[in-house]
Amino acid sequence: MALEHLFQGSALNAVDAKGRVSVPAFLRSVIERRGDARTIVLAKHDAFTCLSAYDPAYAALKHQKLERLLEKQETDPSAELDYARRTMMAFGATEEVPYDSSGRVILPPMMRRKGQVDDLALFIGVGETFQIWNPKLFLADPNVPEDMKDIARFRLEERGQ
Amino acid sequence: MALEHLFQGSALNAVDAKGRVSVPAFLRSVIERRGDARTIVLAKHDAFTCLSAYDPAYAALKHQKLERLLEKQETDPSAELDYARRTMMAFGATEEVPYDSSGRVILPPMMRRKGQVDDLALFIGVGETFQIWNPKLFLADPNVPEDMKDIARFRLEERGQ
DNA sequence: CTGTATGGCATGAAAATCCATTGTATCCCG
DNA sequence: CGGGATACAATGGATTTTCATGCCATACAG
Repeated sequence: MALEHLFQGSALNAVDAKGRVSVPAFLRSVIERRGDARTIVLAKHDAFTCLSAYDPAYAALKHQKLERLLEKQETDPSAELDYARRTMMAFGATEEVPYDSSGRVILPPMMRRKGQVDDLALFIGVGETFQIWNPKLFLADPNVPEDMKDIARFRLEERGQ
Repeated sequence: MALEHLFQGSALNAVDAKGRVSVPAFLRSVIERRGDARTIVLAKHDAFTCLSAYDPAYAALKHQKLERLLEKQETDPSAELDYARRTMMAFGATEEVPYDSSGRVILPPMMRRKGQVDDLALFIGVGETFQIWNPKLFLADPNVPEDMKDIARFRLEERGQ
């Protein structure tokens, strides 16, 4: 059930004019230890103005989770509809993108818009998945803990921005 | 559930110009008995001005705890946000660093600043995790027991500092 | 052709690896 | 019990490798 390898850490990378961005090596290594894929799956995050990303192996796990959730609320008549909506979002509203030999992906324009990612991409590992943020929105979001914002500020400073 | 091998003891090691520091051998041996990793995970300590460190196996344990917590209160909409914040702190605010054959890690600049670690690193085993302190801050912290400070003073003296 | 996508290559910085030296605790044999 | 030998730990320095990213070459479409 639980995944052995977890995403953790943070990084701030540039998005070039073509919408390409390097997926940090420490995240790629987790992807490749979980399976043999060299692709990431992108989705709009449920709660935040950012993108949620993971490897194909996790997508299967997510499906199982939704199944279990449905079983738990079996008696509730609205559960069925809830399940239908969740699965639609979980699989329909995603895009899978490969990364090349140097670890770069092309952020699909739709996702880029959904996550409002501009010319800088802040990567945050959160265990089973990782997030991709516009650092400006990250700093402005009241739901993001202040300690996390400190990290974002450090990453920006480190880069001289 | 509980980890069998515990971190204990103390040591004072030098941090060189490149930010490298030896992880004491007695702590490394615990890490390697818990799993086969040769890396440590670093995070800012919740309460103290120091770093909290542990092995990847403990990080996985931490993750399972959060998962169970979420499943228990799945129906609550605010639980989702709470979970997101917790995982962000637990994984995003950390850095995983490997140690080489001679047992050294490089302290990432961000962590070095968060823990205010200068050219000396005081390691304190505290069971499931261990802490990394700037010895000066350790001695100045009113929340640290006097008996512990004696140990730090001894380590400093031992080193002629 | 010309503008646009996509893969491969080059570069500079940072980090992992290797080797060498020193210091310290331990062991063994006299 | 003492003293030298030995093994391991910590640390300094140098070298090799990896990473992020800019740049260019090729392909492909309008």
